[in-house]
Amino acid sequence: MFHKVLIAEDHESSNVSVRKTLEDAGVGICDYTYYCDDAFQRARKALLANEPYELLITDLSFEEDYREQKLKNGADLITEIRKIQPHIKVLVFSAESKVSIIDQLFRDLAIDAYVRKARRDVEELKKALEALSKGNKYMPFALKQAVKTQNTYEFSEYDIILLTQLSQGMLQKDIPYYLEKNGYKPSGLSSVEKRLNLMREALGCSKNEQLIAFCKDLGII
Amino acid sequence: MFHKVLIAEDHESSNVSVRKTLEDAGVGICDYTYYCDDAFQRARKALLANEPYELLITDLSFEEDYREQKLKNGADLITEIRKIQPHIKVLVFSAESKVSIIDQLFRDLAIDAYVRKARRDVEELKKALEALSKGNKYMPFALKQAVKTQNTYEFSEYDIILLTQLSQGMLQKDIPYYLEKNGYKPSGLSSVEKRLNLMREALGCSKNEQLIAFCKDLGII
DNA sequence: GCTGTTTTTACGGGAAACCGTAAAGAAGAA
DNA sequence: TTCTTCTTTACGGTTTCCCGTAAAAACAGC
Repeated sequence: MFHKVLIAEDHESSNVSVRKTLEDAGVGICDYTYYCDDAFQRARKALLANEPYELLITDLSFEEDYREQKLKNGADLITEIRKIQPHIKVLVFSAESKVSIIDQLFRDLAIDAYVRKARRDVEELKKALEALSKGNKYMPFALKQAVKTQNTYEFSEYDIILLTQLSQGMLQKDIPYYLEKNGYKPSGLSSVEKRLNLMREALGCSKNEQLIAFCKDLGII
Repeated sequence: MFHKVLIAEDHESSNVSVRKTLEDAGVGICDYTYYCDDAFQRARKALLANEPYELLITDLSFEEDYREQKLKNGADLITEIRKIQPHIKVLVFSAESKVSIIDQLFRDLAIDAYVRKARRDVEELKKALEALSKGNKYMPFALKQAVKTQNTYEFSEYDIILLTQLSQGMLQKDIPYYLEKNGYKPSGLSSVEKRLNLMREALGCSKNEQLIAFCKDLGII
């Protein structure tokens, strides 16, 4: 089992539970923070003192408050810590349920485990710790099989821009001007129309209103 | 302080923390369930045994799984328990942050306290318990002042229907037929257009797409 | 009954969006 | 270079939406 673990989790109630779970699992040192910036500082100091953390357990979304933070979310935190300590193991503990997003964490950030805040999360947390301490990864069941079965469309940065502008009230016919001004590549009105049509088609939406609603639900805008 | 409290919370990690908080606060009997139906049965039995719970602490959203449930969420649970035990105190512990929705809980379900899952939630939970045991209500700060200051438009049932249909891809011109078919009163196309125009005006939206995005954020569709 | 007010509907012109097709342009290979 | 292929843009016709005005209907008070 791990000897030194760092927790970054803004919800006090979740933070407490994770701590308790770690203690029950026999983790020796178990430090915790409510902010990403704090977590990063702790990791840095521990590393400088030559007593690095072996595992980071972090949430994904952190709420903003009066304290201005450089690292806004779990993904930022993971990226920064990995820069100074590439081999630290990372377990993400979050309520996020979208397979595409979780999948991205494994692919782009190379996290070692994901546990979703859900009905049996403490149990899952224990299993994940077990797996990690043996050098394995821990992936939620849904992810192992799904990934491909998902009828999901891969949104490009370009798509997000279009959707964002639309959802902010910009007229479709005015988007080309905006695109050109900001240096985005296909800026013709036809390209915009084509792209929107493609998205609607792929997601089974007949109108832009439905598309916007759908993407809001998906959380991409 | 309370002697007998019932917890309904599907996330094990949250459930554990609430329990611990209650124990620390000196609550004698503290039962917990992961499903609304289970919670209702417990409340019913306790009432029949003439040892009713004094306080219910419940989440709002419960995830569906293989166990088919009659009560789908915290609001359902509160409604049903209040039918058999009208004076039980209710504390809602949820991640919901939309003022309009929380406000509705106080108004329509007459809940006694709301604590949002957030950075200092355990602390808040303690304060809420304190307040409740003294016979007071516990309302998050934001709610006390806001409510009125909100630049919010009062959505009618009719408005919601229009927005819902739009967000599901129905063409504007087809909505009159739908309205008439379902017996909703002003069913003319002009009325639909007028109403939408009014909403856009009131909320500062220039297009339907923006309106849909806005209402998605507000959580009314 | 009648009259005035409000709500609802009908209509029509103009703007925007939708969709197909064809031309223009960019990128790559021989 | 030239040819091919793919992407992007331009254009035109049709549909839908937007918005103002006027007619029709519903409602209230007298």
